[in-house]
Amino acid sequence: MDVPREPRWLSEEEMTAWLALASVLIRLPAALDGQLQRDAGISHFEYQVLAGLSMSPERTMRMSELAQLADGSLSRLSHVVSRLEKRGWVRRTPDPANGRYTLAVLTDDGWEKVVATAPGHVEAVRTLVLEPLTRTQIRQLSEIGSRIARAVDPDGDCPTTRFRR
Amino acid sequence: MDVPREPRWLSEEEMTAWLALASVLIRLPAALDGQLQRDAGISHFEYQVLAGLSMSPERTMRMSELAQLADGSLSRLSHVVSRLEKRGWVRRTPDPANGRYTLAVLTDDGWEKVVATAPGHVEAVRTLVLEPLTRTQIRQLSEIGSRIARAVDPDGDCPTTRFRR
DNA sequence: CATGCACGCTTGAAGCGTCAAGTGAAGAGG
DNA sequence: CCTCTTCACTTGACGCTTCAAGCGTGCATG
Repeated sequence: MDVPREPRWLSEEEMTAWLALASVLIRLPAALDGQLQRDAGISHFEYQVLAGLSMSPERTMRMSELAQLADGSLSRLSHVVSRLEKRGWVRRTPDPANGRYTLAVLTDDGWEKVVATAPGHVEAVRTLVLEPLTRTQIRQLSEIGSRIARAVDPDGDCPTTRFRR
Repeated sequence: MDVPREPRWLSEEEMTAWLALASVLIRLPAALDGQLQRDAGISHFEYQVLAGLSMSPERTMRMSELAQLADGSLSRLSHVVSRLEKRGWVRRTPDPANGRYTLAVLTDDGWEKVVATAPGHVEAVRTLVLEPLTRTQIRQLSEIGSRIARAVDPDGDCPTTRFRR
């Protein structure tokens, strides 16, 4: 899987853009994770799981759906749900309709946790991402982001349509 | 550290931009890591370490400098360099000028590794990030990226000036 | 209705990152 | 000089993610 010798190097302009993005790629997730960890004691992935459940009808989802929604492997989700179960925020039930599915259900405590956690997280996103940008840049970011996302994973849902999965 | 009740929610436009970025944040690093793992059997962090050394005079750097350059903790770097040492790509020496510094030196094999790996990585960056964008968008990305990076870490170097550290 | 297969999920082990404690070298203060 | 502190780094333990193997359920096939 090697690449042609004589690699096409990056121009100054390209390099600048790439370094800027690389910096965001490393630091923004760390900052977001940090906020959740400090203020709520959960990881971003755990938040996504809880938030996903909270927005779902019956606050219930199949493990496999939930894994996709939270962008993680089924195995990872299984481990995480085990932990969330121990903390009393999620419950597992076999799907009565089909025994090989497992349903993850958000408990009342879990709902409380989401309600308590979401505003801080949204605020962090606002502070770190949205507020530094102009409205024009926010629109530009949408376009740039979805182009890159499409290049990375052409079959992946484009983020704006993620919910129709 | 809670946030005012009555959270300011995200507008449609903001939500779209955030979802697009979030998608990139999760998938692009995974794709980049995957390429390096498949084609070279190393992680992105290991690549950064090797590449950092290869671009440094004498192919040598202090551990602490290298840690900053590669955006990781000193502890993490120490563990990684241990592994790279075992693979024969890096050597450690105490700094003759000052015994409490440790110098990491890229071996000839390490140099070969970088030379063999870099083109593929650059190509991946080009394919996944640069080619999907217009020249205008590449410039927009620079500005957007550095604004977010600055919001995340105001004291951090802005990426274009990273090298003068 | 029995057998085999595929699917959804779980589990345990291995690897990596983080955190906190520990080591040894430089320099500061008496 | 000797001691005390600081600094750069290393180390080991713990937690989380990944990977591969295993389990049980439902469906298809005979």
